[in-house]
Amino acid sequence: MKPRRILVTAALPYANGPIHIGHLVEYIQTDIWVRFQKLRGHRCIYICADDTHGTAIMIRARQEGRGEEELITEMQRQHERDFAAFDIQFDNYGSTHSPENRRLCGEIWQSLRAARLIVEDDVTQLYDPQAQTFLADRFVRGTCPRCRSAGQYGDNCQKCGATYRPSDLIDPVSTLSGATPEVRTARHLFVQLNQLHDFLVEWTQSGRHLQEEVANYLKGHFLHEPLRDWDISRPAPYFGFEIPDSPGNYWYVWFDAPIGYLASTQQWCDLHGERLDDWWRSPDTEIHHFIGKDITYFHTLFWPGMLKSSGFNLPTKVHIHGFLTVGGEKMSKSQGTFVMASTYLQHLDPAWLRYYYAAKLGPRLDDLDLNLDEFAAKVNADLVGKVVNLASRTAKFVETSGLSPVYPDDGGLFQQAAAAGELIAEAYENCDYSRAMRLIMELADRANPYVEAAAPWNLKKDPAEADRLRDVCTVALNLFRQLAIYLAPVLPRLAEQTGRLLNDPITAWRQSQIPLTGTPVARFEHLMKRVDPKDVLAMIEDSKPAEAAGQTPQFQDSDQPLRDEPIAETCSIDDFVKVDLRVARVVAAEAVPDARKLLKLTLSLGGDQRRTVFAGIKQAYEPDQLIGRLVVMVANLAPRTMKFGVSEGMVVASGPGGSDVFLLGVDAGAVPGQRVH
RNA sequence: GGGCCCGUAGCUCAGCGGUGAGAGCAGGGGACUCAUAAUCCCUUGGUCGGGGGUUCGAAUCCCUCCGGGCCUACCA
Repeated sequence: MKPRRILVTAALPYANGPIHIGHLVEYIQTDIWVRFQKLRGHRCIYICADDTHGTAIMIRARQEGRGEEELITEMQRQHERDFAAFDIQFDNYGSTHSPENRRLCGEIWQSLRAARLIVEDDVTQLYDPQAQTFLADRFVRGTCPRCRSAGQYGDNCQKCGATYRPSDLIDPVSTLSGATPEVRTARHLFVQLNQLHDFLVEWTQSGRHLQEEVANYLKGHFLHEPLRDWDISRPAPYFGFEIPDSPGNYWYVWFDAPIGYLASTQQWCDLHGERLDDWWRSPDTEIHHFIGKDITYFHTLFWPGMLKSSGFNLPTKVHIHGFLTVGGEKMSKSQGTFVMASTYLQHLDPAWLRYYYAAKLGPRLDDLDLNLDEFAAKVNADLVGKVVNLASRTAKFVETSGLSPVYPDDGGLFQQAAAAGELIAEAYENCDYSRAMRLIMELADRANPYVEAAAPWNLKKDPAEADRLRDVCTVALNLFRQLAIYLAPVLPRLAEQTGRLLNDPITAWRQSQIPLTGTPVARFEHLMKRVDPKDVLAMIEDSKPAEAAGQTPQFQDSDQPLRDEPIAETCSIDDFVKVDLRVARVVAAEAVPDARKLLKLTLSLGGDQRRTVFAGIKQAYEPDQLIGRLVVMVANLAPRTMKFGVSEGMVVASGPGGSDVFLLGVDAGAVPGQRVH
């Protein structure tokens, strides 16, 4: 087979936070693929970098009272340390804040200019006069202009789903400084991506560059209509690169981030005497991006557009994976499932996570669930019980004799496992690691009965059986070594240890096809510890916020809600009494069939006073559990006609929305109709 | 409302038109004692979500319904 030339990237982690186990899904997935390709004898390089620019970094550096460069340098050190500890081996790990990146951004920019893709337009945005910066949507909070719920982000309302511009918000507040933002207009630069519409349809819908469901998604959601212009500049101050021909404007972080792939490759080329064009402008190179589904849009539309316009290779394939859940739920800080890589390392072996992820990862975008019980069971049963056990039960019998000079008859076991190699390789190639792991474990399941039947511990007792003993162990250790080779992309350390044990380093997939004979066998050392569920629990405890883990109950409530939604401007008592809050009893409640969030409530204010209210609490409450209970409603709110009928008020509740909505109740004794003062 | 995916043994999943539906784990019984309470043998367990259709033949293809997930839209 002709060696392929393959360049692989994983998404660039943002320099605003440490690596956690959710990130690791991607870097491990990618690392396995790269190691597999290398083992198969292909030229393959794994390129990554820190993503360092943008408002968030600038703000954080300011808050911490230091320069951005200091911040990103430290974060990068942490990232690289964590990756290395998980055996994620990059060929080059760069930074988007590098001279190489600045140069390449300029080059691509010129290409976009030359292709007449860049236009200018005024953008009206909110500006924080105190922080002296324009505010991205998520840095503004205010009252939704449609449903009047407070504390909504600048682009859409969590409560009613309305979309609007940040300047439409009522009483907007900057989350950076708490100041009231001003409306300001600035000149922005845009890429007219729609000029590449035909190309993008062609590229996304053909050639298997994308998983099928991704291609369908793009077709249905973006490509069926003209693509909007992409705003790729930000006015100063902004931490990033200033646009050379547009002083005072900076490239938006999502412009320079993917170019970081090129820049990091450039660094690698400079270190290894290679040419960038051999990797990014050559029909002989494959480019594979691994990303999470959240950034699909950037990598499948903008990025190919940028590459196309500037004459670089297009991605051969963009491999997209889902998110990590833990125990079937989103990672949660309070539950201790938001586990940092560094916390994991304090308690558990990185090999375990690599194997578990591999056993769960398929070629699709499905979310991957880390179930902690399954994690321990699987690692212990598969790796320790089956695989490593093969070596630990036989190696010491041949410490003095070494492996037999001729590979003995094993009833075809080695040949069968060798033959399975191509299937396993195909599964790796297709990112179907769960299938690969299954196939490998099937082999392991056949190897242990062989040892059982041959009973080397009995042979050992009879000196006349010395040759037979050595043969049996030679078979067992060869079957073990085959597994170690097949698992090498996932478990590089096990492969190394196996190489040392049998005095023949594992460097190539094809070593799985020929039995190893005649080598000395080193003194056996433990290859892998079992998972102790206690350690898993300790890791979870360690991941809980300090206040949650404390023994004495302290009321250390998080400051997050206030940060999300700062306290509104002072109002007078007169303002307050304008709002007539009343206790009301829910006398009927039903789901609105066509609405995802709405329940239709009939509220009684006592007597025969009834109000119909549509409340966005469907995801949080069952209609049945509401009937009869007392709630607090805004009784003098102007009626509003909705698609499903007229809403004659609103019930008050706290929480960010969705299933996290908490209705206000009243203590016992209150009756419907009473005003809340 | 639209798109995609998934519903197969208690759990995780394989099988995706053709011998009586499988594996691992868990459960039950036995064996062994070399090995990290590992291993080996036997075994319990399933209307393959429901219903219709195509076919000589369907878990496997088509339709429909139910349930779950992810994404997206609308409505407030």
